[in-house]
Amino acid sequence: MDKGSRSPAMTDVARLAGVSHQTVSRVLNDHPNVKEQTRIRVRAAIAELGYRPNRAARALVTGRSQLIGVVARNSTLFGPATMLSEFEQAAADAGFAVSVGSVHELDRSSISAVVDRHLDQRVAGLVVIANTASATEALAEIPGDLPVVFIDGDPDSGRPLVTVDQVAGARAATRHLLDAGHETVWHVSGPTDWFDSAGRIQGWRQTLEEAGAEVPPLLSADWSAAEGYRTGQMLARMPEVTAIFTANDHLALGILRALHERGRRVPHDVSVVGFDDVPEAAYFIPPLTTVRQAFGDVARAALSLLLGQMRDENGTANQIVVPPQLIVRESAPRRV
Amino acid sequence: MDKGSRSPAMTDVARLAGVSHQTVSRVLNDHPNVKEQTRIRVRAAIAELGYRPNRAARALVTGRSQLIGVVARNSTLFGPATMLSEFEQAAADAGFAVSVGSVHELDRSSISAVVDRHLDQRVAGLVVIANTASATEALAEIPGDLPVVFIDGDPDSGRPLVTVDQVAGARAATRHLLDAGHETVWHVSGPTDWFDSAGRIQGWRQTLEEAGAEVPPLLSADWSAAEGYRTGQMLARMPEVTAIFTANDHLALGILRALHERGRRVPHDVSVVGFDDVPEAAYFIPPLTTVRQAFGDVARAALSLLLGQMRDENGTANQIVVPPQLIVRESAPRRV
DNA sequence: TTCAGAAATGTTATCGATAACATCCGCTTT
DNA sequence: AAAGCGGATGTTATCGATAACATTTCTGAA
Repeated sequence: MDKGSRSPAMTDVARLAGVSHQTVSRVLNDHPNVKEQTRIRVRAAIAELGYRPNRAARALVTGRSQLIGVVARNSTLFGPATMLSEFEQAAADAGFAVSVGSVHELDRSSISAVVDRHLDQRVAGLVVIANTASATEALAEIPGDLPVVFIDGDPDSGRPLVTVDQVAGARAATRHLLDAGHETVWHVSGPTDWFDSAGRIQGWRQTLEEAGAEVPPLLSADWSAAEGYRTGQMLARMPEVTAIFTANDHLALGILRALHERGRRVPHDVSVVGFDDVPEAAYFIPPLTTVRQAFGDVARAALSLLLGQMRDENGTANQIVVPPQLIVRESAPRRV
Repeated sequence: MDKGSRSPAMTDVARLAGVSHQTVSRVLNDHPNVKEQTRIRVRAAIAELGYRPNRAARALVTGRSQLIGVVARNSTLFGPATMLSEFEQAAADAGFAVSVGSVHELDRSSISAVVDRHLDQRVAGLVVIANTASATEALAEIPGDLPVVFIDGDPDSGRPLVTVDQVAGARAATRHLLDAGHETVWHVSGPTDWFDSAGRIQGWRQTLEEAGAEVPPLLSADWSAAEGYRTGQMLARMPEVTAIFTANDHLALGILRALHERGRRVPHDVSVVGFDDVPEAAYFIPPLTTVRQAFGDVARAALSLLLGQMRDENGTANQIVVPPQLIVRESAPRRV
């Protein structure tokens, strides 16, 4: 309440409660051997002084902070941005602050630099949104004793990982289009070095093969509406293309526009399915059928894996896969 | 290089260089009174050991960390997300880490909680993305000696502030539509308690009044495509509506779809101008004329104000206004 | 009643940096 | 040649917490 003076330290609390600072520390850290009555007295003193522990001091002596570092590609893409936001929220609820470290590219030296910065800050754990193979490689240097969780990383790395089941999502999308009567499905993928892209390609291809459908050539792009548009201009000229599955909603937006310009009606002539379910997807022309990823669930799962590692030393490398959900709208209805 | 052992401390460097740890500290902090030769010797020792200072220890003794706290609404909206990402990048270049603190609502108690968390971490400064009036009010509790910069906050608060010139952006958009021959311009605003919204409303209204045009009733919405769509359904039924200026691109997207459904052609029957220039705006149907905000410039300006405050105590409350830019595309061409 | 052992609490050392002050050295100045 | 001075460096105290060990107090069994 009193602004002017310096914020109270543990010894101030101790003096007021008539105990030693060590006892205050024990109360703060929920040590068992403190008499209930003392505990109450100390808590009262803490409340009265408005005391809050100095994290820097704690970090110095324990070598660990209440800070979780996040390594992410510098990006305003819907997926990563949402993931970061959700993770921060979950971490805050658990009493952790989150320090972001963006990188332009997920190459070795950029990642090293960011990881170093996080180690400087003595982060208690690290979350790596490692959506490309190059990122996974670059992480050899993370000290073994630092808890780390990967999001969208390499499933075969054996490290703790949380990911959306991209293969299942792609299968659902492809299956949906086949079931609607299309002979085959074209796929516009994201950059092929992203794990997300790879999983979606795999699910798409598998589903076509299992159905005995012809597998058209793979078209790959970046994640932008611009490339979706360019690719769409080509696809729009090919009358045999009646169903397109794109690796994200922005690509789909570009494709919708290209189809529209060429006079190919969606879904009458061509059906389109996206991926992500960005909030605007329901307002595309026409509303987009897409695959929703539960980013919030992913973020919370990642946090719980991380906290688990911080508690037990024997962090069994756990992997969590979150299922996606197909959202059917007009761009690809059940039946054309 | 040697992973196994604990990371070296200042005394290790001192021993290797044959000086005292204080001299090492002086070299690290660029103090003037160190002989060049000694400086070189110490730098060599630092490099050899791969020494990097312990931020926690430094924070403890100085009471300040190399950490900048950001308070933002928990949001994946394009503006705030981009701003955060850009700011983090700029801060990293200046050697600062960024700790995010999201809040669901910018009300007093949520903000207090986040600010408290940041104070716990002994942040060196605070950036508040305070786009509503309620946020500004809630910030009384920030200690006066802590450097703070507001982004998109209250221009009349007198506190250091960086903002995009919303009024100018709205004027350019409205002017553009009037110049194209429209008798008046309708406006779909964002939530009226956002400063951004208020500035855009003001610019729109001023421009109409100056041109002697009738000012239609203000339509206000949230920032979503969903509400844009609902509002658009109404506007599409009114034949006198020929020009619409929306407070962001997602609203415009919803409106485009509503117009499309009602058979009103854009731009032939109705012209539409958005705000933000999200990357997909160029691929809407039709491509969207909009107002681009230079978020990167805003972020860098905010950082430099903050660093300025950290250096001099006499932080003159400076305000920086970044101009926006009209991007003309098909949804509202120069001439219909 | 006494004593062992556990529970409760206190004392002192420590983490790794910066701040404040002390010292040493070489040079100018008189 | 002695005093004075400032540049270069070293010594010691300090920030605020936890760890390790020491001590006191309580409890229950012999």
